[in-house]
Amino acid sequence: MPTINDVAKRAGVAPITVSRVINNSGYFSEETRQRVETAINELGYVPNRLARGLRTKRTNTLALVMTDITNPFFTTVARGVEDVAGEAGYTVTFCNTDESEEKERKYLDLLVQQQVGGILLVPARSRPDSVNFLKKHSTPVVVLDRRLPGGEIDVVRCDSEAGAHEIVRLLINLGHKRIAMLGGPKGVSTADDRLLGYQQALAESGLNAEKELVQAGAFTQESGYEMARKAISRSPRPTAFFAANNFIAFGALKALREEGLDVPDDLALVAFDDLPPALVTFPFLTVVAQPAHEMALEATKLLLARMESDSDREGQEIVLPTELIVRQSSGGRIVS
Amino acid sequence: MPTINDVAKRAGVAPITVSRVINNSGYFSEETRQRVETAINELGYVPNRLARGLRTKRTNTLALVMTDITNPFFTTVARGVEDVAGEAGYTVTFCNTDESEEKERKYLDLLVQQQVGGILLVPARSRPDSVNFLKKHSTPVVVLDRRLPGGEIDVVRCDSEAGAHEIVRLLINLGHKRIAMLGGPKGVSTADDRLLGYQQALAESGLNAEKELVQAGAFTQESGYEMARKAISRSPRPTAFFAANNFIAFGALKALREEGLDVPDDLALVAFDDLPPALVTFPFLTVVAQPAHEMALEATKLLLARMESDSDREGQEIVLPTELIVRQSSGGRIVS
DNA sequence: TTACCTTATGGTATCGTTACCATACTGCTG
DNA sequence: CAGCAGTATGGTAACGATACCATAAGGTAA
Repeated sequence: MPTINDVAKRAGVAPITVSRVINNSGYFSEETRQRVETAINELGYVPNRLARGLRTKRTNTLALVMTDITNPFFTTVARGVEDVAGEAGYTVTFCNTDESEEKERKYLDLLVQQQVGGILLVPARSRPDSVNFLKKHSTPVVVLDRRLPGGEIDVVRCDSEAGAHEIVRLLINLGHKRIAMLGGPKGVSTADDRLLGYQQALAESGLNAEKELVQAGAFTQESGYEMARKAISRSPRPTAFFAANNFIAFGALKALREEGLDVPDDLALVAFDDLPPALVTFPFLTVVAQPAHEMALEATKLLLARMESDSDREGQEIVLPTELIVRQSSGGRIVS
Repeated sequence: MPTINDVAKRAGVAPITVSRVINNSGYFSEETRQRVETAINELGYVPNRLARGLRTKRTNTLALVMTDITNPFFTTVARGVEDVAGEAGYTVTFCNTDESEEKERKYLDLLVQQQVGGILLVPARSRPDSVNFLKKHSTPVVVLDRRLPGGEIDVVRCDSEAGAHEIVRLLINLGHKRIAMLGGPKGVSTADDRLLGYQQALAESGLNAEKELVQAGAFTQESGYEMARKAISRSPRPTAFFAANNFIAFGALKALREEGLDVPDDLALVAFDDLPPALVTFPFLTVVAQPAHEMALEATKLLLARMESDSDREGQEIVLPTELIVRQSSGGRIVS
C-alpha cells in the first residue's frame, strides 16, 4: 500500500505538504495541489486513519450501544444516527447489549480502546458506572432513551410516564377497570416510568392498582408471552393489557391467540412503541409512539456538538413528547 | 491517558513485556503477569487500538454495507453479523447506501481508510467496481444477498429465481392468470432473478408474461405504491400481485387499501422477504422468506475465515434455499 | 531601509504500540 | 561439559500520519 511518503516522492514535495493538500489546511500553491492530486490518483493512495488518529487523537467514528437493533424502535434510531453521522463524515459502530450490563461493559471497553470519538448509549441499567467509565476516558457520551441518576450528562429521551399515563387513561375512558400491566425490567428507567404513569392514571380515576395486576418482566417477546399467560389466568380476568413495549405486546398477542381470545373483543391490548414505519400498513395495535427518528437526530447532533466543543458545559436533557395512536386493538368507543 | 509505558514503569518492566501480558503472547512469569495486571488496574490503563493497528496492520473491525438497515431483512442480517463478530471480539460498522453507488463508493473509501479488517457488502449495482476497489486495497470482502459478475469472490445469497418461481407457481395453482410483477431495480441481481423466476413460472404454465404486467421500480414503499396504482388501472385488472420485496408489498398494500380493494378477496398479493421475526404475530402476507439470520451467520463466518487465512483460495458461493410461507394474502384454495 | 505579514515549503520529533533481534539464565542431553 | 532448547526479559526501530518549528521569498507599511 502506498503511503504519504510515496505520494510525496512522486509529487516531488515533502510528506507534510501532501498532508496539507489532503486536509486542505495551511498553505500550498495551486500547482502543488495538482501535482499532489495526480500523484494520489496514479498511486491509488488512501490515507491511513489509524496513523492520523494516533497523531491527532481524534477519529471520525461514533458508536451506538443499544439493547437490540432488531427492536423496530432501535432500528429506526440506528438509521437516524447513521444519517446524521454519515453526513458529517463519521462512521457508526453498533453494539447489541441485550440489556446485559456485562456485555455493555465489554463493548464500552472495546470502543474506548478503538478511540471512538463519541458514544450514544442506551444504558442497560440505571446505574452511572458506564457513564463514569466513559467520562474517565474522556469519551463524550449522550444517553439515549433512558434516564440516569446524576444530572451532569446529556440525555435525549421521551416522557415515558406521560405517555403511559395517556394510554392507560384511554383504556379507562373506554370503561376498563381491570387493566393488567405487562411491565419491563425493574431498574430500567423507561420501565419504571411507564409503571408510574400506569399507576397514576389508575389512581386519578379512583381505581386501585391491584398488585396482582402488575408484573415486571423483560422487554422481550418471551417475557410478554409469559406475563400475558399469567395475567389471563387470574380471575376475574383483566379486560385490558398495557404492554410496556412493542416486544412485550407481540408476545402477549401470541398468548392471547393461543388461548383463543380475540383482541379487542375479548380483551383490549395497548402498548408502548410503534411498529416500524414500513409496517404501519397493518393498522392494528393502539400504541404510544416515540419519535425514534427525531430522538436519534437530536442525540447525534448533540453528541457531535459535544465532540466539537469539547467544552465542559452542563449536561442537557432533551425530553420529547410521545404520540398516542389509536387503532383497533384498544377496541370500543370512548366512554367519557 | 496512561500508556503502555506508564504501566511498564509502574510494574518495573519494559513496555514490551506489558504488551506480552496484554496479548498473552510470548513468555512471561506468573509474578510479572500479576505486577503488570495490578499496574493496569491501578492506572485504569486501556490499550490504544489505533497504535496497535498501525503496527500490526490488523484491526478488529468489520463493516456491513447494505442498502437500508430499516428494511427488516437487513435488520436481521445486521443482528446476525454483530452476533458472530462480537463473539469473535470484532466490532461492526454499518452503512446505509440507499442503493446509491455514489454513497457506496464514499463509504468504502472511508472504511478502507479506517483499515477495517473486512467488509460484508450488499452491492448497490451488479458491477464489479466496488469489489475491485476493495481487492486493490487488499480488504477481504464477502458479497451478501446479491450476485456479482465474475466468480472470484465469496458470495452468500438466496436463490431468488427459485423462490420467485415457487411463489408465482402458487398463484398460478390458485387459478390466477393475470399476475402483475411489481419488480425491483433493473441491474440488481435479486430483482433480475426474481423477474426471471416469475417469467419462467408463467412460461411453464403456458401463460404469456404480458409486458404491460411487468414493472421495474425501486425496493421502496413509494415505488411499490406507484407500481400498484399503475397495475390496478390496467384493464382487465390483474388478479394477483407479486412484489419483489417486502417494502414494495407494503406500498402496494397501501395503494390497494386506498382503492378499497380487499386482499385477498379482490386481489391476491404475495411478496419476497418475510416480516421481521418480531412481527410474525401478524400472519397476513404470503411470502417467500429468506433465512436472513442464517445468511448473516454464514457470511460473517466466511469473512472471518477469509481474514484469518488471508489465503487466495477461490471465491466460494453459498446459495441458501428460500422458504414459501403461505398465509392469508394469497387467498383461495390451491387448484391443482 | 527595516520590520513584519502572508504565502509556500520542509525537517524533525512524536503519537502508542509491536516486530525483530539480542541477551541471559536454567536444565537437560549425549 | 559443550551444546541446545526452553524460559524470561529488554533495546531499538518502525508503522504512517501530523504538530511544531524553521526557512525563505515577496510584498507592503512606516
